[in-house]
Amino acid sequence: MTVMNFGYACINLCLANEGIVTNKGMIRRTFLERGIQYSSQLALQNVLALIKILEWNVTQGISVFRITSDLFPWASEYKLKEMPDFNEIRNILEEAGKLPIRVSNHPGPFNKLAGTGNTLKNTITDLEIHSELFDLMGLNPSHWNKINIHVGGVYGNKEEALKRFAQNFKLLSENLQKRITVENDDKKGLYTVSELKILYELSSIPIVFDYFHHKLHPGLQTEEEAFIAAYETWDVKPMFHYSSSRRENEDPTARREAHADYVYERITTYGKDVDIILEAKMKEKALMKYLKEFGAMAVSN
DNA sequence: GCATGTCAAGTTGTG
DNA sequence: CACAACTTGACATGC
Repeated sequence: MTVMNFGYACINLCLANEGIVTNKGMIRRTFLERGIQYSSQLALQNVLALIKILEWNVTQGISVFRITSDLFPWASEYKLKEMPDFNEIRNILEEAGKLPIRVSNHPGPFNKLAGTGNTLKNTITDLEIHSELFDLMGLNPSHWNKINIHVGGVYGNKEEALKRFAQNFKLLSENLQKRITVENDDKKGLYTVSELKILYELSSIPIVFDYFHHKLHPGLQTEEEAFIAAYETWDVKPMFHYSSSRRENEDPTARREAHADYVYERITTYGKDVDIILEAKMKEKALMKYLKEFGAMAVSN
């Protein structure tokens, strides 16, 4: 029997309605005026909101959640422990880390580990902050709590870019290396699961299978082939991504890669045991609706 | 309060 | 060829 769990990403609409959000931030000008003091204040509010959302999830029986990348405003510009409220923040995160919920995160598209120069430097800084968050939460470094990114750039030569990614991967801290996963891209020129497998051979980085991206850019593999190929790269239960097409289900004028508000199809997992993050604009509401429509054993083989 | 213009970062291909 | 899409719209100002 498969024991699958579903989760959602970053925002809880029900709690956001009450002002409980984890991504309070500021524009550059404000940061220059108010600095780390204000970052610290916002970060404290963000982590307090985070633990409330995680607790809400646990209460609702939701055991998979993606944490925002915006907990610490402008964190690339200072060390977390320099924040005036750091001790309090750390205590809250430590408590949050004890909750029975599988958390992950998904650093932004600005992270280009196959990049060079400042792009690479900024990428390493940002990724390390994500890893530090999980360290602060007391999470044992592994792919169970993935820090998932795209390769995302070809730079004129896919093979070379993948090799560079593998080289730069070695520059990351030990804990971060143990957490990194890569996801198949939706754009025609970027990376399919079978291409990411080349990176897996070099660096043993597990592949996150994104169903929707595969539909948009399958390469030569069927969904089942790509799913299984990705599945085989994992050393813990995989965490995969699912979303429906906005264009097909909700708005014919939407871009092909835009996510829908809800999930409209029963998800197929080919008899395998995986966790799935639903990437739907209606967040936990989409998850609840999916489970209601398709049942707790909400997959077909 | 609510409308509106603006907002760090990288890369790609759609419209 | 601007800009939307990706992780997730949200900040700041002025009425």
